[in-house]
Amino acid sequence: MARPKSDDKRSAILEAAARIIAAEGLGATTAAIAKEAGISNGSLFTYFNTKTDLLNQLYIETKSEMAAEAIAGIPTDSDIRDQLLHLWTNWLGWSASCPEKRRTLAQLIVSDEITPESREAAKHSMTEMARILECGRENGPMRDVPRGLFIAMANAIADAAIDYMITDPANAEKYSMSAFDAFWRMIS
Amino acid sequence: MARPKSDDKRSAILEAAARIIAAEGLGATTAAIAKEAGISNGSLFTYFNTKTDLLNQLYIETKSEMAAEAIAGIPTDSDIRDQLLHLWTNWLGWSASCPEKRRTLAQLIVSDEITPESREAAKHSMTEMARILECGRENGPMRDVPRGLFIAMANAIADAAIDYMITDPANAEKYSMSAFDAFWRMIS
Amino acid sequence: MARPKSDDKRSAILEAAARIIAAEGLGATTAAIAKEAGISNGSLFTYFNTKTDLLNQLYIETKSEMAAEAIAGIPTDSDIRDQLLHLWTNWLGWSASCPEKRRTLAQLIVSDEITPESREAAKHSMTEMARILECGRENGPMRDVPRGLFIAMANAIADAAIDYMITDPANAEKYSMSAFDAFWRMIS
Amino acid sequence: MARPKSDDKRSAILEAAARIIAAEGLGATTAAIAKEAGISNGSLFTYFNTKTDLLNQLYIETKSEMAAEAIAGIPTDSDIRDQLLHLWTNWLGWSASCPEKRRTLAQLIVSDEITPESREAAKHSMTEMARILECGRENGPMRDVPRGLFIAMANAIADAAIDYMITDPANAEKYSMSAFDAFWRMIS
DNA sequence: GATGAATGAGTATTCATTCAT
DNA sequence: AATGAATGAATACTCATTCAT
Repeated sequence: MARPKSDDKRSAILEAAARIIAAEGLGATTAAIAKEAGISNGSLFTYFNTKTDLLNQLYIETKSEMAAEAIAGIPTDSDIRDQLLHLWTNWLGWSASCPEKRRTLAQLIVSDEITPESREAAKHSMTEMARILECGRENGPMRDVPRGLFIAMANAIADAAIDYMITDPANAEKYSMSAFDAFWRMIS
Repeated sequence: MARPKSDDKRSAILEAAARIIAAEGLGATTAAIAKEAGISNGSLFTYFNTKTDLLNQLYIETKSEMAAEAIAGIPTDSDIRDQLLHLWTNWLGWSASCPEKRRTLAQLIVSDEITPESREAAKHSMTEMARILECGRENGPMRDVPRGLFIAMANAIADAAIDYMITDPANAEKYSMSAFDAFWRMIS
Repeated sequence: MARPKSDDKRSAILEAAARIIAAEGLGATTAAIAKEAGISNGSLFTYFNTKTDLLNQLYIETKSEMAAEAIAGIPTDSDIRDQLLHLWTNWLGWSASCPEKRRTLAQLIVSDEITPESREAAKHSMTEMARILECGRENGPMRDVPRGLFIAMANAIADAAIDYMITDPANAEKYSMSAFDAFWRMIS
Repeated sequence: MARPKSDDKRSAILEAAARIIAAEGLGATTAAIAKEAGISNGSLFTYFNTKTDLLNQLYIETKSEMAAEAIAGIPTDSDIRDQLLHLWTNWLGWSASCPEKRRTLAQLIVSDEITPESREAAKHSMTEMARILECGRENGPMRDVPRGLFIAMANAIADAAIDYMITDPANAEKYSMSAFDAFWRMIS
C-alpha cells in the first residue's frame, strides 16, 4: 500500500528525523529517530522502506514546506518589488524560525543519499517561487544570466542572511532587510 | 631517526581523502582512503590520530589553500575594482579547477566532525582575502552590514557561480564574470 | 512485547563463554563465543553490553553456582567435622566435574577486567559457605588468624587438590580426602 | 646468536614487562613495555623473538629468582623445622617485597601463552626448594600424598598469606608466621 | 500494525612484527 | 645494533533491516 494508515505517524517520524539529524548529523541512527518519534525500532520501516528513502522524503517535504511558506499571501497586484519583498520576508522568516529543518536541509543538500529524482521533485515544488523571483530580473542587468544560476545566487544570499538571523535573532529583521536591499541592487 | 615521517605521505593521504570523500561522502572508509593514498591501512593512523582528526586537517588545509590561491598576484596598486576582480577570478578559477576539493569542502562545512577550533583556524587563513573584500564595501551601501554577513554573501554568490562553472566548463569565464558583475552591483 | 529476551539464551552465552575461554584464554573473541552459543555475532550484545560486562557476569555467576553446590545438603545436625567434610566433598566434587568453569574462573580471578564490585558480589554469594568454614576454626589454633586469610588458605588447599582430581580422575576421591585431612589437621 | 650483546638491556626489558603487566595485565603492549624499558619499539625484538617468548622467559626467570631467594642461607645443620621456617620466611618475604613480580606471575601461571616446556623449566629451578619442603613430610601424615600435590598445597598456603602481607604490610610478619604454623600443623 | 530481538555485514582502530634508514 | 615508520591481520561493537510474536 502506498500510504500506510497513520499519516500522523509518518509526519512524526519526519519531524523527529529533522530534529535528530540537526543535532547528530546524517549519521543519526534510525533507532534514535524512531525513539524521538515515540515509536518502535521496527515501525519506522513500515513507513519508510529504507533510511535513504526516509532521507529523500525528508528532503523533498522540507523543501516543499519552505516553498509553500514563501509564497503564502503574495500580493499579486502590487508592483514586483513589493512582491519580492513579501516573498523574501516569508522565506527568511520561516527558515529562521526552523533552524533544525534548515540545518538538516543543509546536510541533505550535499549528501550522496539524495537522488537526482528527489532534487528534481524539490525543484518542481519551488516553481511558483522561482517564477516570482524571475519576474524581478527579466528587464534588469541579470536578464542574460542562466535562470538556475540566478536562482542559486538568490538562494545563496538568503542563506547567508538566515544564518545571521538564527545566530542573532534580536536583529533578524535588520539582516533580512539588508540582504533584500543587496539582492535588489544586484538585480536592478 | 629511522625512516622519518614523510610530508609527502601526509599530503598524499589528504589528497586521497579529498578524492574519495568527493566520490563517496563523509562515510568513506579509512581503508579506502589509505588504499587510494597507496599506503597500508594502519599507516594512515601514524599521520592522523583519528578519522575526525584527518577530516579537520583536511578542512583547514583545503580552506587555506583556497585562500592562498585567491590572493596570489593581487595588483595592490590598482583600483579596488581591479583588485576585487583579480581576487574573484583567482578564487573561482581555482575552485572550479578542483571540483573534488570543493565538493569535499561542502560536506565538511556542514559536518559535526569539524570542531569550532578548526573553523576558527580556517577563518584566520582567510584574513587577507577578507581584508581585500572589505575594501570593496567600506564606502558603499553595505557599509553598515556586519562584516561576517557581507563575507558570507560574497562567498555564497561565488559558490553559486562555481557550481555552474564546474557543470558547464565551456562557459566558465562567462559565469564568473556575471557573478562578479552582480557582486559589484551589490556593493556599489 | 515481541520475542522477549530469553534467559536460556543468556545462559547459553555464559556457558559458551566458559567453554571457549577455558580453551583460548581471555583473549577469546566475542565472535567465537557467539558462535559456540549458536547465536549471531551481534546478539551477544543484546544480552551483555560489552565483553567486560560478560566477563564480570560470568565471574559472579560461576562463583555463585560453586557456592550453591558446595552447601547443598549440608547435615546441619551433625558435628562440625561431618559438616565440613560434606562441604568439602561437594565443593571439590563440583569443581572437578567442571574443569572448564574452573579454568575460566582461574583466569577471571587474576584479570583486571573484573571490577571490585563484582568481586564483592561474589563474596556475598559465598557467605553461607564461609560461615560453615568459620565454625571449624572458632575454637582451634587458627582462631586468631584473620577470617579472610583463613578462607583463602582453605581455598588454596582445595584448589591444589582440585587440580590433581582433574588431572587424575581415577584417584579423585583419594586426593579430595587427603586434602581434607590436611585441612582438618591445620585447623584442629 | 643466543644471547645478544647487552644483558643489561635484556634484564631491563624483563623488569619493565613485570611492572607493566602487573599494572595492565597480559594485554600490555610490547610498545608499552619497550617504552618502560627505555628502548625503542623495535629493539625489544632483538632481545626476544616474540611477545610469547618474552612472556615465557619472564615466567621462568621470575620463578627462578623466587626459588633462589627462598633457599638463600638455609641452615642445613639445623633441624627440619628450622630449615623450613627459614625457607618459608625467605620465600614469603621476597614475594611480599615484589608485588609486581608476584602479580605478573599470577597472570602468567594461568595463561595459555606459557608452554609446558617453560613450566617444566621452572620446576627444575625449584628442585632444591622442593627437596627441602619434602623433608618436612617424609615421616609425617602426608607421606603418602603425591609429591606434586603436597608442593602445590604448600604453595597455595604461602600464596594466600602473601596476599595478606602485601595488603597489610604492617602485620606481614604475623601473617607469615600464622601461615607457617598452619603449614607445620598440616605436615606433622 | 506494532514491537523489539535477531541478524551479520561493516568499520575505526590497535598492535605484534618487519624493515628501511 | 638501534630506531620508529610501515604493515595488515585482527576484533569489539554498531546499525539498517528483517521477522517472530
